Amino acid sequence: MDRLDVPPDVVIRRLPLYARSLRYLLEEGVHSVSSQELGERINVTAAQIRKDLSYFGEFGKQGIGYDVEKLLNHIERILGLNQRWPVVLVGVGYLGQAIARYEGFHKQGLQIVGLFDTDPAKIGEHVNDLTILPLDQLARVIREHHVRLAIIAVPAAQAQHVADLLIEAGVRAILNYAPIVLQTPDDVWVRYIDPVAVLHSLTYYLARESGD
Amino acid sequence: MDRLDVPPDVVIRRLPLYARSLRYLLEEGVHSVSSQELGERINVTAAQIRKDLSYFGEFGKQGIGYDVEKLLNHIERILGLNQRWPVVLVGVGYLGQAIARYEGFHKQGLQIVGLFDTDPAKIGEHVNDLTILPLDQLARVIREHHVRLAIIAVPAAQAQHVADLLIEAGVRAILNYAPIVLQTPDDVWVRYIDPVAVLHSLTYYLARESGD
DNA sequence: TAGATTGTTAATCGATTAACAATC
DNA sequence: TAGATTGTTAATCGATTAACAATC
Repeated sequence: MDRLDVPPDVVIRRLPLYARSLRYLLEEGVHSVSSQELGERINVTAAQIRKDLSYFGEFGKQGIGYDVEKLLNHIERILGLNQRWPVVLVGVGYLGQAIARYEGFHKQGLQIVGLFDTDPAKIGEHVNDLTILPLDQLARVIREHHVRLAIIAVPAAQAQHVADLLIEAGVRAILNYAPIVLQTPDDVWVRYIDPVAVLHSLTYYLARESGD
Repeated sequence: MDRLDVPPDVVIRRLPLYARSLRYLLEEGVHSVSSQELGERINVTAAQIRKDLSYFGEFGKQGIGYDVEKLLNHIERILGLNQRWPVVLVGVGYLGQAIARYEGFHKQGLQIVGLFDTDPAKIGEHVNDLTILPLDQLARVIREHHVRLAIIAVPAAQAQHVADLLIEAGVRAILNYAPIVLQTPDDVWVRYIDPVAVLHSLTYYLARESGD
C-alpha cells in the first residue's frame, strides 16, 4: 500500500469496531488473532481488515496474525485515543441524561465537561457531578476546556441554532441526535444518530417479507 | 430504470431521510419541491435522489418537480409506514427509558408494546403505560402482538443472549444499542447504534487537525 | 521444512455522478 | 413557445474481494 493514500472515511468508521473487538479479546485473555478470526467476530472479511490496516502500517506477522494488545494500541493511537477528549452535551432531556450517565463514554477516552439546556427548570440541576448550564455559558466552557467535540440532543427545532453556537465557539465535530440534517461549514465533521430512520429502513424489509 | 432491479440497501437507508425532509416541507406549507431543493436540505445530490426514487417508480413531473404530499405518501408506503409496527424493547436502563419515553417513535409508526428487563427491582415498574416485564414473558408478548421488530438496550454481555431469545420468538429485525456485534442468521436484519464508535471516528479527524 | 497468514496488487463489483432526451 | 426538471443511460469513481508472493 502506498502510505500516502488518504484512508477513506469508511475505513475510519470501521477502526473503532476493530478496536472494540480487540478490547474484548484482550479481556478474554487472547493474545494473538488472525484477520480471519477477528473478521468472524465482527462480520467483516479478512481481506477487508488487512486492507484497512494497510493504510496505516504493517502490524501483523505472516503465518501468525496480530498481537492483540499491540494492534489495539496502534489503532487507539491512530484514532487519537491516547488522549482524553473533552465533550460538551447540549440537551439534557431523557436522552441527554442517558448519554450523560453512560459510563461507556468515560471508559473510552471521552469526558463530558459541560451539560447545557435551555429549560430554566433544569438549569442548576446536577447530573454526575456536572451542573446543567444555560446556553450563554456554552462558549466559555468550550474555550476553557478546549472542547472540539460536541453532542446535540435537543429537539429538531433547536438543533441548527445549537450547532451554529457550537461551531462559532470552536467545536469541530458534532454528533447529532436531533432528527434533522444540519447545515455546517465543509470543515466541520457531523455524524448522525437517528433511530427512527434506522427502524424505518428495517420496516421496509419487514413489509416485504410477508407481503403486507 | 429496470423496475426489476433490487434497490440496494444504501438506497433503502436514505428513503427515511427523504420522508422526514418531506414531512418538514409539508409542515412548512411547501407543496412542490425539486430534487435539487430537496437535496440541498439533506446534503444529497439531485441526481442521487432521482436515481434512488427511480427504483420504485416515477413520482415527479418534468419541469415542475415533486408534489410534496404525494411523494411523502409514496415513500411511506414503500417503507411500510402505512401500518403501525409493534416493537419490543429489551433493557430499561437510562437509555431504554429514554427510548421508551421518546414520542418520536409513536409519531412515526412505531409502537412499543413491551418493555423487558432482568433487574428484579425494575420488573413491575411502569414507563408510559407499559409495565416492565421479565424476560420469560418475552416470547408470549412477541407472539401475541405479532412483533417482528425489536430494540436491544442491555449491556454488551447480555446482548447476544437477548438477541437469541428474540429471534427464537420470531423477531426478524433488531436495532442493537449494545456495543457488540451480534451473531444472527442471515435472514435476520440487524442494525447498530454505537455512539462511542461514531465519536471515535471523529476523534481520528480531530487528532489530525491540530497535530496532537 | 510445511503450514499459516500477512501485505499488496489487480480484478471485480457496486454506487455515484454527469449528461441529456423527454416532456411538463 | 421557452424554461425547468424529470427519469434514465452511460461514464466515472471508489470500495471490496480474490489471489498470491513473501515470510514467519
